[in-house]
Amino acid sequence: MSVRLGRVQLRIMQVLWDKKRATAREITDAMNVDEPVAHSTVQTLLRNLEAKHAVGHQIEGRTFIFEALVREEQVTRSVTRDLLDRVFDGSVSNLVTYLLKNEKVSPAELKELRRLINEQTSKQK
Amino acid sequence: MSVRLGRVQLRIMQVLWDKKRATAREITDAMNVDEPVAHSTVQTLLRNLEAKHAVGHQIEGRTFIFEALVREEQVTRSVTRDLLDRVFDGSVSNLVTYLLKNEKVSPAELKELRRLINEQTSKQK
DNA sequence: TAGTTAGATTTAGTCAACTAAACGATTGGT
DNA sequence: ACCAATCGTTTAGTTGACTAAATCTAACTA
Repeated sequence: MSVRLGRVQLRIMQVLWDKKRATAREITDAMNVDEPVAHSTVQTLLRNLEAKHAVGHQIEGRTFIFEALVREEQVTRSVTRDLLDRVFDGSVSNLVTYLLKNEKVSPAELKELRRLINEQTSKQK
Repeated sequence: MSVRLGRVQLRIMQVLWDKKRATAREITDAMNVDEPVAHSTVQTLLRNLEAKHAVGHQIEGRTFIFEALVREEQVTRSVTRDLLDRVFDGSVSNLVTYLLKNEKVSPAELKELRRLINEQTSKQK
């Protein structure tokens, strides 16, 4: 199950992961805080997402209450793997090396990363 | 210039980055080592890539010699930024943290990363 | 109750990526 | 001189993401 999502589809999922349950209207409103999108567009995409079992709904009165059916970690994983495989030859350290060399990381973040690496190292033995 | 590439388009670019210059046939052959693709498909995509100035060609006899017009680092950057922004809230350390916690990294790689982090730290004064 | 509002559904169109067959032209070999 | 191979070009069709108006329907509101 690869869970392939488009740009706007992902934004919808992110709202659902955040709110747990939401109506189409609530999703549209949440999305419009960042970047405008027509309500009907959101509804169409919700249907598409349901068609691929990424989203489900219950009915309450005459309104659909949507919820995510795929977990965020699942999507994070597949989309990250995708980048890893396509661009960094499947190598995590290639990617991390790239990030450290080319993207800004604050001293505090570097400290945190060092901590994580140490943690990882001790775990491995 | 965002340099947006599809899956197969990226594979074509990777061949060109590797070989510097290549005919359509050479590209197709190189790609078929990994995963089959029709020669005509490659030719169509080469045209599309030329249309968006990602690729250029010179003519030699009656054959086109293609070459990349965008640099690999440019594409790596934009596609990585994309993941970073869309999924990790723009935070490099969020992404690295995710990678360290969820993807396998060998002891040797960890060591290398520690070295990189130290290097980065000293660079920052 | 008449009219507006707020749901969902239907319909429709664009665009990019991908796929690849069919075609026309040139050329290299026999 | 012919024929097969090999170019590039033309044409065409599918799919998925995205866009959103139009429409139908139920309900609430004055």
